[in-house]
Amino acid sequence: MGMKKKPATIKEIARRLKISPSTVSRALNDHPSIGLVTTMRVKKMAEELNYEPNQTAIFFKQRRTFTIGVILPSLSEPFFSSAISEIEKVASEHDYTVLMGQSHDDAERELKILQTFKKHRVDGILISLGKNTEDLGFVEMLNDAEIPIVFFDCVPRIDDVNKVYSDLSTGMREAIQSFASIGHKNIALINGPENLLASQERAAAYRKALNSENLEYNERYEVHTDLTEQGNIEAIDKLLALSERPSAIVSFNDFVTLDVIKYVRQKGLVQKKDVFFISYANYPLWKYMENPPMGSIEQYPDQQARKAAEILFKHIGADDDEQQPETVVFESKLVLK
Amino acid sequence: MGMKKKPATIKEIARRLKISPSTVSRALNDHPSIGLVTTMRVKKMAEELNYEPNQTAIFFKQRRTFTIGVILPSLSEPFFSSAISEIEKVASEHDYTVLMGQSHDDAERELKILQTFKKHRVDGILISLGKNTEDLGFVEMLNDAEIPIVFFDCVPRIDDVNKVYSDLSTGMREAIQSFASIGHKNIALINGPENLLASQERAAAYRKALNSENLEYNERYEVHTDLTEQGNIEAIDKLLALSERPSAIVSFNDFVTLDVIKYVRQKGLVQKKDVFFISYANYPLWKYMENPPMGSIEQYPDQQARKAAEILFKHIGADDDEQQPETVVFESKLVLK
DNA sequence: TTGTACGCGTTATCAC
DNA sequence: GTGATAACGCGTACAA
Repeated sequence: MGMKKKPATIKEIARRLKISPSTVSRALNDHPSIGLVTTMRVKKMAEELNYEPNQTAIFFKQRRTFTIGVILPSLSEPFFSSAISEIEKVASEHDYTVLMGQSHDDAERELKILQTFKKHRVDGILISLGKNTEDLGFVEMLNDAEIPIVFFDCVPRIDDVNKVYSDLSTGMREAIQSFASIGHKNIALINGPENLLASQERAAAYRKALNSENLEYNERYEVHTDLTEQGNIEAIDKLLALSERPSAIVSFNDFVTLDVIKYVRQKGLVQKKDVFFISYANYPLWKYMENPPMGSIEQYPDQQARKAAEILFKHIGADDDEQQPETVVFESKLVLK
Repeated sequence: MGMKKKPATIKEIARRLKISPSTVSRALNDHPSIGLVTTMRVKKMAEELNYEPNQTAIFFKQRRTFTIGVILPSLSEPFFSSAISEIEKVASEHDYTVLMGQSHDDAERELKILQTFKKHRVDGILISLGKNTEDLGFVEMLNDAEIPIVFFDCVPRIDDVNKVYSDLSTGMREAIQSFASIGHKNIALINGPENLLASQERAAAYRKALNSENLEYNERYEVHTDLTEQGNIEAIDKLLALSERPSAIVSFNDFVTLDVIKYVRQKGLVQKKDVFFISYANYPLWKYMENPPMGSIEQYPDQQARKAAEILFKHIGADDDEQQPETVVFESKLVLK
């Protein structure tokens, strides 16, 4: 207790065995040129002294840390927590460790974490951008430092980077088709904040899907929420107030739908009768609900995350950095409940 | 593009300025003995060359990595994801970075991660043990390496370690009281696997609480589930089959309750009339449910995690390791819905 | 005020 | 087969 056992070093082993440190190093690494007896002696002594290589020294010398950095807006959201879980799995399969940070959608914080990671000399970075990130200057910074980076989920619009994300339009298309096929004509969208890329994509997908079904786009059917409970309720209220009330609603995500469902229930409307819901999925537990919405559009965060991590490791492995940037798009899919 | 800008070093700056590296080092660290002009010149050059200290070298030299390691059974479970989220916050407040690993309740994997963290020379470790961890030999290993460790949530029974966990009995007591106060006499417990410490604690708390309320303990009211959906249903089925069916049930956790509620609903039983539920909380969304259970016993993972992290940093900060091990117990609390 | 010299632990290179 | 040496980048006693 309290006794300070200084960790044994190669030098110490060498000293005790009266041989040179380099021999010890080679013996420990099973270098072929070292005699069997010496190798054994060294290993035995290493064992005795409880020798453990000092990784920080090795990192320093080898210029590799066997560490990747992962930046996500949040770790407590189900979408990201399953992503990080999968990323950690892939990393551990590659004998890598994960350094992680949360941006909390704050661009400044995001940048700070990136710099920290760079200082820590991570071998690669995975990032899902925060909602407000505008300045992508760090990409060049990391390029210069030769740290490969893969964007995932919330990716930048620029081209020459690795990115993995899901195409929101396929799921939207299925949702609208699904609604149309059971006779809905008045299909609304409760979208998120207008400045969000995620919202813009949903809006575009919505209009396109309506068009494909030969349904008319009605701008009053497209409302926005700031994603607070209050905002969600205001949004649905706008729709309910319309003279020709929509009978089917796609919403920004499952959390919005949860609030909305609760609210319309209070208003006496019956789900899947008076009004039908589909939303982008970020929450997995509909199966327990007495009266779940019609469906959710899945984005498979774990698959996305795995793919992103695999791409990253492909780039980390390659000595040459002249690889083409890679873009992988997953289709979002409607899953009926 | 593709141009390999080697990161500038102190030496490089020194060479260009025709001064010695040590002067540069001191100037960059605002050492008082360096002249203002020199300092300025150095900083300017550093700026120009885009100098960035090589942290791996500094880690190596200073024997500190400004990194803590966090090991959790899983990152995708809500309980742990809010914990890790909070830990990351605390770490970043201390300008620390978080290295993380998932044990997936596999003791071998857990140990491997611990060793990796040790190799990485993390400055401290936070861990919530996996369900099957028996061998605590690593505690001594980390003590020898002088790496402070704080256990959290799932903690070992040994004494001389730092630990933060919640006392399951307080919430159980409130739950049973709550049930008793509205007239329930037949209160059952759907517990988890018997070998789990978490189950044993619930069982003990359950019996003690019954006793406090002068209710008789009936062993047939204590059933077990392996926490699969199938197991959960079998457990409730056993209770429903009893001649004197329990009217109130405490269950291992919210997920069990979700399955059970769904099942009894199918059986035609009405919640909060035919049968009442309370469970240990690991899931936050009851508020959206049409017909939620009576309540949940909260364990506040974020508060626990924060406290654990703070204790860790207290120990990291202290040069001396002769600090007393600290134990903090949070009360679990019944929250009625 | 600045420079010299050394050490942190490891490994690659060259020499014997 | 093994040893000496240098080098990775930085910080810091000690000397000047």
